[in-house]
Amino acid sequence: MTLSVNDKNSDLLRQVGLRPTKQRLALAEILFGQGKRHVTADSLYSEALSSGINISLATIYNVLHIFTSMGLLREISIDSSKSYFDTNTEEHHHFYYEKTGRLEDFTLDRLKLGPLPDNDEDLPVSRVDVVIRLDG
Amino acid sequence: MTLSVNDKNSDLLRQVGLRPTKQRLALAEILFGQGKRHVTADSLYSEALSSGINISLATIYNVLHIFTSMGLLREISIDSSKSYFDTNTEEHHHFYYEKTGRLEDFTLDRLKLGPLPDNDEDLPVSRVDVVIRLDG
DNA sequence: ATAGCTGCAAATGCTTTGCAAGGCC
DNA sequence: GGCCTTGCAAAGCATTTGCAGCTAT
Repeated sequence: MTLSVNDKNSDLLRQVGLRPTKQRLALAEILFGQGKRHVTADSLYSEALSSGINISLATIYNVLHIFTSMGLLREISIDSSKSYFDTNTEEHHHFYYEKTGRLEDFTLDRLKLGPLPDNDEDLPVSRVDVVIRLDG
Repeated sequence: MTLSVNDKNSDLLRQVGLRPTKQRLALAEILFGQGKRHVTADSLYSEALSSGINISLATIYNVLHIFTSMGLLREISIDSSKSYFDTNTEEHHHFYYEKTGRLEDFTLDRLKLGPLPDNDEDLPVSRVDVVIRLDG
């Protein structure tokens, strides 16, 4: 029921040191209440508004960034015109449907990668992103 | 000498059906006259201005896009705040130095990829991009 | 001559910022 | 109460567009 859902998101936010405000709880519910998803600031804003939540775009950005920095979301750069945020924070890769702008995850076991090449400066790898762009 | 360089770029432009205007020739020389490179609209604009070329930012964008659509450049989305353009149009992948925003190519033989996973709709793959993000 | 290019300035789209008012502990 | 958050409006960037004037063929 509603209460336990709110409690779950409250706990989640508290665990990462964030105050469970009304807006954050509402967005957490949209983001984490269903399966894994991909949103943009704009799509999340629309979705929030149409589900009756009262929130501003500035807060959407604020929450997306703070959730990302707390490890609750992962930001993906695929289209230079906007940022995508992924609720799946595990290591994984993406299909990108160029025509529709849709993103779809695929797990690491679906694509074998050989050893990574070395870089000149021996810097540690912070992340490997594979994007398979599909013509449709 | 200068003439033969201009002729080379003229030919290149003509081959893809573009008029060799002063601005396009100048940008072609900056882009293709040295080895493979990565530019942004802004970096190319600065470079053009500081080498004494008279050109507007609108034309920079215009030329980057038309060169890209003619296959002379490849556009890369790595950072959602701006677009990179790569003079290397062969299939290859990238290191991305997060702190400096620098990009570096690596060839296909330096990273083995297993067979690509299938996508639900059996769409053809238009491109596979691998980005290794480095913490520095 | 004329279709194609260029440059300016205004417009757009996404994102960030400054700051006053409001909410959580 | 005091600090954190929110929301608004304005500002900031990168990029695109409209259009008049110029240029290559």
